[in-house]
Amino acid sequence: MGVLVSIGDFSRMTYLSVKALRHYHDIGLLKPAQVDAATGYRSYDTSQIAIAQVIRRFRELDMPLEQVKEVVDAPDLGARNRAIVAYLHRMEAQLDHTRETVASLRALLEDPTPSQPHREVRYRTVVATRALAISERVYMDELEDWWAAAFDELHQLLTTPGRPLPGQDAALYEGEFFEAGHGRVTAFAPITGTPASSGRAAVVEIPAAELAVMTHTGSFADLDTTYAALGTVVAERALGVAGPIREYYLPAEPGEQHMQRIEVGWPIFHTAGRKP
Amino acid sequence: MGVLVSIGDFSRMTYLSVKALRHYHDIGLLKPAQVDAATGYRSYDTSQIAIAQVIRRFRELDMPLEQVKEVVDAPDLGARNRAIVAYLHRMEAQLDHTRETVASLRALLEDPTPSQPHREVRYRTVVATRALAISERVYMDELEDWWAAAFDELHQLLTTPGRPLPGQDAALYEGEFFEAGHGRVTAFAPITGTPASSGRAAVVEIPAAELAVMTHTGSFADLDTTYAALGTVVAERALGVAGPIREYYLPAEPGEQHMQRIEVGWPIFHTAGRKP
DNA sequence: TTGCTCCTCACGTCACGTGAGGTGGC
DNA sequence: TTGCTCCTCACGTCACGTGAGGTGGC
Repeated sequence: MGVLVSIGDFSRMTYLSVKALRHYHDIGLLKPAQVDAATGYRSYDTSQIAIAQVIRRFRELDMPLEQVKEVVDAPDLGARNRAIVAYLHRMEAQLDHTRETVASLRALLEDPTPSQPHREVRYRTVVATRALAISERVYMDELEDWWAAAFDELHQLLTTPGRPLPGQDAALYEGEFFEAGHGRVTAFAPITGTPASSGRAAVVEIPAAELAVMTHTGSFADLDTTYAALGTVVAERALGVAGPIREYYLPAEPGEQHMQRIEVGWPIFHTAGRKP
Repeated sequence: MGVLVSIGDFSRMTYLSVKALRHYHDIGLLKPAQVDAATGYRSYDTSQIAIAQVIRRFRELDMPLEQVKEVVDAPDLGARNRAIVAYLHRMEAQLDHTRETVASLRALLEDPTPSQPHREVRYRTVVATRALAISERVYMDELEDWWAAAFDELHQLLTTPGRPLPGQDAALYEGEFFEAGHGRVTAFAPITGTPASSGRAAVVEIPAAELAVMTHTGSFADLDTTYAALGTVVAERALGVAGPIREYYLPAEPGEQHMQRIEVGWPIFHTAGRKP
């Protein structure tokens, strides 16, 4: 195809370090055009530069090598492009996330104890409900994607012709989800009839619970401040946590479309407390 | 201060996993308010939630723990805020960088072999020059910051009253910079007089060289495509590389302020070539 | 001959995650 | 008694980087 060059030359043409190139050879991501049997010297073909540059750019975006391999090795051009577009989409979502985190951090550092409008705790007894639910083990850093997809799926099933969207969105989070960084999350929407449960969705019974509830107003990125405030109150009153934490997603107030309103509910029972 | 809670409760209040909390204890970043001598059980104080949340946000932004520790432990509030502001600045620069990489990748995938206007190679003999220079070992991923700071410093020294900015900006990159991912980079600006060399800047002699030159027009993110094109030509003609690669930064054409114009020069000598 | 480029192990890094195996209090 | 929460090792992960120690061609 082109000309054979040494690993050093190829490194300078691609901005990939020699160590990286050897590593890519080891895992079979980018094989030299030729390897000298006697010396082990690698020779690359200049026609390999294009692939190398694509690899470098994906790595700059922190795409895992496993995934880079899939993209580069994809036999089908359509599948390859779909994978790339999907990844770039997620990159853009992550950029938004980073921006939010920066904003949230700035706010936190400027005013460590923000005076939110709804900081008081209410107690509420909820009865068991039938609901259409999607329940899966989810990793914490994948929650936002999972959450959006799950409620999209539920809404599609619940808004079939003639059936208006009932109830409200909510979710259960097992303790493990927070403590281990992954655990069962159940996205659900209460129902009265019997909708067609298809795909991941199933009809389940959400158990009754006694909840300590605090309302969060703001972005998802700040939700932990409400967990902290609610958790502190629960701890001060010596209340134990019994079962998964709940979140109820309320419709936004008119004129505050960008603000989330979330009721966070900790299921409680009375304990002897923890001696200081 | 507040109430003591178990590591599990504290995990739920801060969104930090139990494993992460134990790790932060191990390295002394976030020590539990109390540790039971008999059982080893950790107890956290609810007043520690604020620090924990700041730590989590910095980690979400991938700040290294070492640096998080510095920020959190900073005795002086001014120093702390400066460190934070500096980091957020770099985050924003990185966001720009990511956007550029995404754009560059898109372009690369749409048209793998772009027909740039100035793709031809010229040969040029440059004579030795006296220059004001800043020369340091630089890591590849820190190059952009270093580059901007170095030329800022040089320009400041060269535009003292009565002395106009002479010559043009240029830099030398040792082979090691590309091959190992870090190496000596020398930012320089040719001079005629004898300016006050202060700070990192010193007067040096830039050696003569015979160069194969290609002009790059576009962003820094795409510069590797020009390296690839130039490197290919040099390899095809069986020319060896002798000494550091040069870049000359040309003033932008009027009406193309956002486009960089960079002459890339590979110092060459004639070889027997590499047998295919 | 010397310096340069290239090679292969083997181990280190970073921030935890993943079990294994075990304890303490309701 | 059982299940739950917590504990401490020890090792794994990911994408290379960091030496050590050695070879081959000009």
